[in-house]
Amino acid sequence: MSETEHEQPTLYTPSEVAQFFRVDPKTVTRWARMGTLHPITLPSGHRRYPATEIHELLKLGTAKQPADPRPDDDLVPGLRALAVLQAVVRDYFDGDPSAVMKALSQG
Amino acid sequence: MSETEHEQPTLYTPSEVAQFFRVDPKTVTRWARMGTLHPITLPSGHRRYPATEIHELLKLGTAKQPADPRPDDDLVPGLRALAVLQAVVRDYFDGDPSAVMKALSQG
DNA sequence: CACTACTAGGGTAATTAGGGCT
DNA sequence: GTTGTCCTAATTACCCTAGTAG
Repeated sequence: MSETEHEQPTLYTPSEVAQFFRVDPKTVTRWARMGTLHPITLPSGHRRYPATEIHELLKLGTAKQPADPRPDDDLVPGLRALAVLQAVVRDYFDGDPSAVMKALSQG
Repeated sequence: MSETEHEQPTLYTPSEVAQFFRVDPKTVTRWARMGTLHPITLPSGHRRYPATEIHELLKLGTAKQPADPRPDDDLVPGLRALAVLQAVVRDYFDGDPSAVMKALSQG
């Protein structure tokens, strides 16, 4: 399996978030406990912060590139990719593909 | 892996689970040994993690989304759903949302 | 068979959570 | 009232080698 790429993490560690905001990691933890941030809590109690929310707060351009009409049709997703995608659709989007479409288009 | 899509449980590798939680693969192994996770163990001792349990745990850490007074009809996917979806897009579809769109519309 | 990427296992440094205080 | 720092205990990350998956 050669899909080990940490280019754009969808979850940030406390220290990473702290660096983004130029604050102490402790402050990030406080924000989480106060309900300002909504992190994932690991079984151990440690927290991971969704990049979507962090970017939102940082007001980074999450607008992304506006769908370039480039010819990329040759890419065919593998069976595993399809299986994982279907599992996500089933478990997170009530098995509704259109909800996923919507989420994708909104970034 | 021959994954013909049915209700077959999707299995994640340790590194895949690690990417979902933004932790080291060793941490995932540690969770399995402590009984936090319940993977399938291969004859060799390697582990494969059921997607259902992983997704459940990802949702579990959510400290209850603040009830936004959304007047709307359509469901808005939670941050967790978006995070997982983006991870899938990044790891399995070359970070190309349109490829996911295509896969959804086809199968 | 050979080959590459990944995993398990352990050992040690670096983070994190938590409370309390300057 | 919020943030930063000091402290301890717990958890995680990075180092390694041997064996497995594909």
